[in-house]
Amino acid sequence: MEDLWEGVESEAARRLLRAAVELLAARGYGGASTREIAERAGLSPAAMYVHFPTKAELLYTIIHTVHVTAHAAVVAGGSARGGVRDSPAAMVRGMVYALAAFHSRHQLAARVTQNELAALPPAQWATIRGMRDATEGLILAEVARGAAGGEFDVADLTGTSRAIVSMCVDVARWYHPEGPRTPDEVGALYAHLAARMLGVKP
Amino acid sequence: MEDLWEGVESEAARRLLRAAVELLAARGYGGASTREIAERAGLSPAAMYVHFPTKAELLYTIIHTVHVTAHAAVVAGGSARGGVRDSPAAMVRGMVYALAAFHSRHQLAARVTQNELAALPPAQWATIRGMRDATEGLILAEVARGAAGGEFDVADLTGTSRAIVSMCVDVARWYHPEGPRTPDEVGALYAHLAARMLGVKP
DNA sequence: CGCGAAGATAAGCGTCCGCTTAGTATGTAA
DNA sequence: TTACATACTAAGCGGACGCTTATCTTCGCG
Repeated sequence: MEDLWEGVESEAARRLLRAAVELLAARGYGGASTREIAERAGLSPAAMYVHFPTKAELLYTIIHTVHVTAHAAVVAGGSARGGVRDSPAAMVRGMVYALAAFHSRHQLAARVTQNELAALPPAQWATIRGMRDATEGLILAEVARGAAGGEFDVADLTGTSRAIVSMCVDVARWYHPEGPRTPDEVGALYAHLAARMLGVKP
Repeated sequence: MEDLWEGVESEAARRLLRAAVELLAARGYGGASTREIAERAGLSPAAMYVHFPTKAELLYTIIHTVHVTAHAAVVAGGSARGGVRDSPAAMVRGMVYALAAFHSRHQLAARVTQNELAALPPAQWATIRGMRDATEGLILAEVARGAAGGEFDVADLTGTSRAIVSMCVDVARWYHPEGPRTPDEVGALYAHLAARMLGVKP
């Protein structure tokens, strides 16, 4: 969670991924050259191809890792901590906290991911879309459970869930680590706002 | 409001702008070539330079127009319609409705705008940032007025305003015109959600 | 008709791109 | 020692890029 790339075996590959995230965030996929990425990673232009078969695969590694890690964070944020099964309100608060904090903590990688999603080839896009639907589905399920049980007051289940997830994801677009808020503070604020949006009853 | 480019004098320039929005949304600034943009506009590769001095100026025209139009929409959405001065709740609802509907209606142009903002040269970025601050400031001012008057229940004024604006802007990332919601429906839902986030009292 | 301005084009310049190739250094293990 | 694999580099190929130039067409207007 602390370092997105700690699971990557090769040190050079990790440096390439970190360099790629910074350059893709600054210039976009088409604007960041493989030469520049390799140079920032301290390698010759050709060395990237030892670790990634194409520039597109380097991007996909970033996008896939971001989605895997974000989904795991939401699952962890929504796991029952107190009793046998937490209330829908507690579950949603925990998941929204985790999703917003993730997009603060990993804002550059998440921003690259959102910006370049549309350029994925169909097969890869299908995989990623499945992971996105799964993550949003975790939250939608709790929203539906809370609405069915009368703990929430929600007229538009899918629209409200979508808005909550969208709000969390968009943190990556404006969040700046030198700004006034820590990722945990953003998570706490957004958990509160999501509860408000759902009309959580006292 | 219906057509973003109706204020552009030349028909060929309008076609170039429309082609550019579609291609930049699909491939990003670095991935969409001037040849491709010109071809989609029904012109030769060199004809773009009759209407725009550089590819970067073409992009800036899009980004600037989107910001001008969005700001005007928020101003119109927040103008008093009933009495002498509307309540903060009515103002915020009207402005959020307008901002969310705008980002649904012009989702492609707005998405290009958000994605490529980081690539603007400093002088242009300063201009655009001023317009963004102004638009967010319109909403923040009403949030502060409502909180001061006791009509809202808001602990974090800037954080909550930022979240509301962010949520509206992010509509451009996921909205699809063939989807189940019209821009007006998105606006209505988001106005309701913003009121909830602000703890509007009955 | 005569003429200049505006809009558009075909051709192409120099540069940078993703990626390949051929070859080098290093480590491991039979 | 030989053999092989991995990580890396210098050099460069073919092509696409943004943009320019020289040229042509069109058209309003005296």
